[in-house]
Amino acid sequence: MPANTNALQTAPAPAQIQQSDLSSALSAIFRGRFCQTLLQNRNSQKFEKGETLYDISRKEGQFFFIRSGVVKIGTITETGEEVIFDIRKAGEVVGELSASSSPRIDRAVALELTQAVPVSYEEILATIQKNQPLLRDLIQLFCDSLLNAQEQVTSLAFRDTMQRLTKTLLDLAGQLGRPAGKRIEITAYLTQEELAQMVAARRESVSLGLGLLRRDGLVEYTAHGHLVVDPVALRDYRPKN
Amino acid sequence: MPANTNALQTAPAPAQIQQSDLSSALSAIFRGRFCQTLLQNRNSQKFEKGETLYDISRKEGQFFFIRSGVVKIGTITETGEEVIFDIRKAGEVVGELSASSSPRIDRAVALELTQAVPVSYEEILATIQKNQPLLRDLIQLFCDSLLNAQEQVTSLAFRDTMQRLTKTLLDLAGQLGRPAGKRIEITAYLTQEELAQMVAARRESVSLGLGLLRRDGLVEYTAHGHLVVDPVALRDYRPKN
DNA sequence: AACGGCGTGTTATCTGGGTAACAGACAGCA
DNA sequence: TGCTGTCTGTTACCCAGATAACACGCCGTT
Repeated sequence: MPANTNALQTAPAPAQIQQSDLSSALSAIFRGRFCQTLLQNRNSQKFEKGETLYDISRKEGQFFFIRSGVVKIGTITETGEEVIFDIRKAGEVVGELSASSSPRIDRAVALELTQAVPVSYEEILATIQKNQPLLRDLIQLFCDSLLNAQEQVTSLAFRDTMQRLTKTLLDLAGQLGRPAGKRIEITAYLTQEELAQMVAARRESVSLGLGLLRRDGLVEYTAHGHLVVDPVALRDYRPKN
Repeated sequence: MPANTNALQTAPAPAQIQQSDLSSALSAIFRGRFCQTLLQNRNSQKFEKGETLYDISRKEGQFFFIRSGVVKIGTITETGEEVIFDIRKAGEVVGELSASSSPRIDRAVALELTQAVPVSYEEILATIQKNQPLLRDLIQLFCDSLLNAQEQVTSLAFRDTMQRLTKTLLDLAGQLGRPAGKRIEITAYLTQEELAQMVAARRESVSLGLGLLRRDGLVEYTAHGHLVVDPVALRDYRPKN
C-alpha cells in the first residue's frame, strides 16, 4: 500500500475551482482531493457493498474516480483464490490498468456503498492533451501503484506472516485511519478473510496474529467491528519471546 | 515478468526513420525496437557486468534506454536481502520509477556489458508534449511494469517454489529466448542465486528444482552455462509423483 | 601447480504456517 | 423462536521449504 502522499507535490495547486471544467476536476482528483465537490455535475455510478466496479473480463476500459466509499483492488486466479493488491478510497482512482493494451488480471470490488465516476481512458488522454500538467499527475498515479506492488513483492519475499500483518495494519491506518486518541481507527470494515488476502496468508493465521496483537494491546476492535491500532507500538513490533 | 508483447499494438508503426529526431526515436524505443540504430547520435553510457545503472539513493531521475545488454531491476532490503523484479534487455527501458516523486526503492544492475542512453524525466515529458502519440507508449510501459509486479504478487501468494521456478524460466525464455530446435536457449548467464532472487526462494531450492527439471529433460545447460528450456513441456509441468 | 574464489550439487534437520476440523457469537429472517 | 449463514477463535497435525553444513568443479592468478 502506498503512503497516502500521492501526487501532492507534483504540481502547484491551482486555486481556481471551476466545476464544469473537466481538466481541473481531473487535476484535483488525481491529487486525491475534492472528489465529490468537483465532479458533482458528472453522473456517478453507485455500487453496493460487494458489487464489482470492473472485472477481469471487462470489455471497455475505464478509470473510476471514487467520490465516496472504499474499494479493494485485486485478482482471482483460475483456481478461485483471491489476493488484494490495494485499497482505494474517496478521492482516489482505480482502474488505471485499463490503459493497458495487454490482457489484464485485476478487478475492483466495493467494500461498502461507494459512488464512482467512470471516465474512459480515451477521455482522459484527450483531457491531458488539453491540460498538460495533468500528465505528471497521471504518471504519478502509475508510479504509486507500481511502487506499492513492488513493496508487496519484497514483503512477500522476505517477511513472515506476522511482519506482513503489522505492515498491512499500519498501511491501512495510513490510508483509512481516523485518529482516536493516540490510536488510529481503521474506518472500514474488513473481514479477517480480506485481511488475509492482503497479507497473503490463511485466515487462521491472521486470526492468530490479531489475537497476539490484541493480547499485547496493540490492536483492538470498536463496537462496530472496526480495528483500532497503536501505530507507534505497531511500528516497532518485534516477533516477541 | 511480462510477456514480451510490450507496446507493439498501441500505435501504427511509423515507417519513417529519422535518426536525429528524438521524438520518433523515443517512439520506436518505447515500442521496444530499433534502439541501437535510432539513438546512434545520442551518447550512451557503458556499464560493465555487475555495474549498477542507478541505485536506491540516486539523486536525479533518469530513464535508461538500453541499446545492448541485459539488466536486472530489483531492490535490496535494509538487511541486505535482494529480490529481482524484472529483467530488461536491448530495446527496452528501465528507470521509469524516476518519474515518481515518492521515495523509490528500486535499482538496476547490468547482467552483462550493456550500453544505455540516459534521458531525464523532464526531457521525456518535453518530448511527449511535442509528440502526443508517445504518451500512450509511455503509459503502456508503466502498465506492463505494473502488470508484471501484480503477477509476481499473485504468484508468490499462491504458487509453490517449483511452479514459480517453471514460470520464471518460461518468462525468461520469452524475454531472452533464442530458438534452438524445439527448445529455447536463454541468452544470458544467470547464476542460481539470481534465479532464486527472481523466484523468491533459496538458492538451494532452485538448485534442487533445476535438478528435477533436468532429470526429466525439460531443461539443460549449454557449454557456456546458458539454460535451454523446453517451453511446451515446461508449460504443463505438473508437480509430479 | 597450487591457491582462492565462486558457482553448483546434495544431504540432514528444523519450523512457520498451511490444512482440517471444530465451537461459539451474532445477525437476519421466516 | 429457532434456523441458517457469516464471521471469528482455537487446536492438532503435517509438510514445503528454510537453514546449515558440506564436497566438488572450474575458472583465473600468482
